[in-house]
Amino acid sequence: MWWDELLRVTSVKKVTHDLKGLLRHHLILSESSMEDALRDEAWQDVRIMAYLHDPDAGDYSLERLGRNLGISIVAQPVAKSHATDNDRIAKLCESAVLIHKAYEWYKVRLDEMDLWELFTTVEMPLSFVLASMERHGMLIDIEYLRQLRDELNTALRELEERIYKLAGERFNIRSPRQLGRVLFEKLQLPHGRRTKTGYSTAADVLEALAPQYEIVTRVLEYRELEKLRSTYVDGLLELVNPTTHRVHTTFDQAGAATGRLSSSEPNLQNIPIRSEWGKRIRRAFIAPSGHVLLSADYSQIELRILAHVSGDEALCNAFMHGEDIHTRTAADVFDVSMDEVTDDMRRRAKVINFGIVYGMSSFGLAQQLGISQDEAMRYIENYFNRYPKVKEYIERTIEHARAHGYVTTLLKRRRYLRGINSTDEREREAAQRAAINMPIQGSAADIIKVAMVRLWSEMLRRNWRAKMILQVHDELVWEV
DNA sequence: ACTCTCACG
DNA sequence: ACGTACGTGAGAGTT
Ligand SMILES: [Mg+2]
Ligand SMILES: [Mg+2]
Repeated sequence: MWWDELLRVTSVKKVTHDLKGLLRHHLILSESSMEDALRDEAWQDVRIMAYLHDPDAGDYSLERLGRNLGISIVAQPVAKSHATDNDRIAKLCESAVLIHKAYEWYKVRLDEMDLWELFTTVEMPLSFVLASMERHGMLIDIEYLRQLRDELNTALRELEERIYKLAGERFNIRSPRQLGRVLFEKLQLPHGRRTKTGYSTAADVLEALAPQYEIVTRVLEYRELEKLRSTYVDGLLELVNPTTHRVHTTFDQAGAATGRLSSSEPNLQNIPIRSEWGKRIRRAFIAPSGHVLLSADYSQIELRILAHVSGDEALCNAFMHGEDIHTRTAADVFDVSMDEVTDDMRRRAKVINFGIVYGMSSFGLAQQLGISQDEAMRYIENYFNRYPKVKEYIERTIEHARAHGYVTTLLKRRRYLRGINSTDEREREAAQRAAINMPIQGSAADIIKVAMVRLWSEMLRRNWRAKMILQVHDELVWEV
C-alpha cells in the first residue's frame, strides 16, 4: 500500500504535530521501520521544536503556534457531530499548512540555538520510546486495590468518629476552612501562619501541634489515608482498563520547563513509597505471570552533575572514591571525620545538599532543619568553604542568566528566566533559584533521555524482550 | 477557576 | 506560607 510505503521510506521526511500522540493512537510502525526512522531522522515534530525553543511557553497547540507566527486561521471549526467531509478536509489542509510553516520557522530558530542535535538525536527518538511505553501500560492488581480501599475506608471511618468526638461536633475534615475553624477558633489551639483565606492547616503546622493535641494527630493520620484513598486507590481504579487491567499514562514531553518529563492520567511519577501505607499502595503495581518489575535508578545524579559542572575537587573526589555523599558533606560541614558522623548529622547534611541544588537561603534551611537562621548561615558558610567551586558555579550561573536571559544544560537545552532582571526582588530571586536549579535538573533529564533512547535501540538490536515501561526522573522501570 | 493540600524526584 | 528550596499532577472544597 502506498501509504505504508510512504511511512516506511526514510527518504520521505515526515513533519508532524504531536508525533507521540500519533504513534500511540494511530500509527503502527514495525520495529524495523522505527529503527530506520531513528537512524535517518525521518520524523520531525513541530510541537517538540517549539518546546525546545521556549520550554516555559506552556501551550504548543497547533493553533497557538500558528498565532505565534501571525498566521490567521481561516477554516471554521465545526462541531464533530455536524462536520461534513468537506469541513474535515478544510481543517486538515489548514493543519498541513500550519505544520509546514511552523517547521520552516522553528528549524531556523533551533539551528541558531544549537539545539538541532538534541532535537534529532534525543527528543525525536524519545517520542518513539515514550509512545511505546504508553501503549504497553502498567498492570494493576485490581482485587488487591479493592481490598486496600475497604481497609482504608474502615480506618478512615474510625478516625472520623474519633475526630468528631474530640471536636465535639461533626464537620468536613477535608475542608481546610472548617478544620481551621474547629481547631483554631472552637478549640482555641495556637495557630501558626495564615493563608490568604484563613488559618494554615498544612502538615508542617499541624505537626508542631500534634504532640500536645490528640485531635491534630488524628487529623494528620486522616489526611494521609484520605490522600491515598482518593488519589491512588479510587483515582487509579477509575483509570484501569477493565479488560487488560492496565493503566496507560501519558508522558508530557513538552511540559516541564527544565526538560523533565511529566506524567498524567494517571500520574505514575508520584506513586507513594515513603510511608508504610504508601508502600502498600505500590504493591498494586504488578507484572504479568512469569514476569517481574525491575527498577534501575541513578545514584545522586543531581549532585554528581553539580560536581561535574562546578569542577569542585572535593565534591568530585567524594564521588570518585565512591563515598556516601551525605556522610561526606556532614563530615565537611560539621568538621568531624566520616566515622564520627551521626545519623542526625547525615540527615542535616542531606537537607543541605538538597538545599544547595535548589538555591536555598539561610532562612529556608533554618525552617527545614528547625534551627536558628544564624546557625543555618554557619552551615552554609562551612559548606561553601569546603566546596568553593560550587559557590563559584552558582555565581557564574546567575551572572550568565542576568547577561543572556537564559541558562542551559549539558546538551544545550535552554530555559529563559524572564524575571532575572526584574526590579521586583522577590521575582528576581525566584528567577535566580530557578537558574541555579535548571542546569542541574535539566542535565539529569538530558542524561536519562539519552539512556532511554540507547537502551531502546540496543534492546531491539539484541532482540531482548524486557520492556521499558516507566521513567521516574532518575529511574527506569521495566517489565521483565 | 482558584485555593489549599500533598504525593513523587 | 512566605520575600525566604527546584520541578511536577491530582483531589477536594469553595466561589
Ligand atoms: Mg536514586
Ligand atoms: Mg494546581
